[in-house]
Amino acid sequence: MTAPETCAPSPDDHAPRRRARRLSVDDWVRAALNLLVRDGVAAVRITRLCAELHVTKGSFYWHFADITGLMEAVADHWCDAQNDSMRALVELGSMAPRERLEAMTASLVGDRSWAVETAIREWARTNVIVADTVRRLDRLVFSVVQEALLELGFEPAEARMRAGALVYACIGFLHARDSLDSLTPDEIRSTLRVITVRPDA
Amino acid sequence: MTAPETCAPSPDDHAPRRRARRLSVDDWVRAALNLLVRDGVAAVRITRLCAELHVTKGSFYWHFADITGLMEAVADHWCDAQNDSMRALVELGSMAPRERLEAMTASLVGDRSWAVETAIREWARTNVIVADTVRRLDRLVFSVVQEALLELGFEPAEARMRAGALVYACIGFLHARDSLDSLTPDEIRSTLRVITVRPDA
DNA sequence: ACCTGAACACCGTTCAAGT
DNA sequence: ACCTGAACACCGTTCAAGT
Repeated sequence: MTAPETCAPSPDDHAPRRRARRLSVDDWVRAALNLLVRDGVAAVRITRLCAELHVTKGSFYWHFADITGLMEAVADHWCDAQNDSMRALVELGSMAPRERLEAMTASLVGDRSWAVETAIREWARTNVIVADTVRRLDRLVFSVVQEALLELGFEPAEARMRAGALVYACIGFLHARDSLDSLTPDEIRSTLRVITVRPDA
Repeated sequence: MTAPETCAPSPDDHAPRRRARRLSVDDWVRAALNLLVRDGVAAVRITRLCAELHVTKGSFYWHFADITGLMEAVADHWCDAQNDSMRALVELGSMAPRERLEAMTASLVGDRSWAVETAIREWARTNVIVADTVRRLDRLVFSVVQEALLELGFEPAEARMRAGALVYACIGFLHARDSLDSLTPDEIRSTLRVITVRPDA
């Protein structure tokens, strides 16, 4: 799915300046992801991509069968990245449970990749393949959180429920991040405390 | 923005059967909202709307200047409905705080209108007017929840933070509702308990 | 007042021809 | 191997003409 870089290390790496001819599949995927994040699913159109990459539409159709082909490549690209970060999640197992949870929420709250996340989740609403990957990711995160809460001493039922609360809160934070901009990072961390501290401890 | 019903009370109210000629603005808005919910923002196209309503495209352009005009009407329609439910929210003030919170989350979890909610929030990502209304709604819900938590005896800072957690969790639940389908309505209610019960009470 | 039908510009798609 | 350029079908938009 990913084409090898045939040319010498390009001097204009991700600058949108005058292209050095010959595009790779990855160039198209990157450009599409940019449009997706900036202006939503509806905005990633062939004409616009060609304008940004300074090529004619025939070029597009040499790399992809149609617009669905591009979108699949974008989905695959994101899935790969997602698999990587999921593997990283699982390997968090060595940390103490509370630190593990803190690391997870911190990476979510502080990450600059939240824009990609929300764009992808928007896309997932109308693309089953993407929806499936998002679902797998959400479930993995859920089970990792649940495991941590179990280690913290919560009853199974209680751990399940609190894990749900935490994961939902994080997803909600992703989507409504600028609706409730009144909340500070400190307050976000306090939220983690409320959900993960045993009332009887 | 809304046209008066000129014809006699239509016998085929919302059935997609053979149309009884003459459409109102509301008919177009309803059809657009249907498409929006079913297949996302990208799917509400003039050609498709005309096919569903059994008219030619010229008919569309008699009612609206362009596709943006339709979308504005849809946004207005949704805002009106939203204002109504916000007024209802504020009038919840007479209930005891805990019952108030329970009523709010119940209406969110049980409501069949979650499909509309998520579609609108997807749309909000690329439409500033819609985004603004969603933001106002979120903030109102936040302040109502915060007020309830204050009445329950939480410190102001604590109430702010817990209100944020609850609102985020609800929004997250809206978006990821079928990712984590493992959670039962009962478990959702338990979540409310975790966030709204004072540890020292 | 509300709609049809034909016209045109624009975007997705194809493909023969170029380097 | 990767791209151009012209062709065509389809969708958004306009408008004169119909009821």
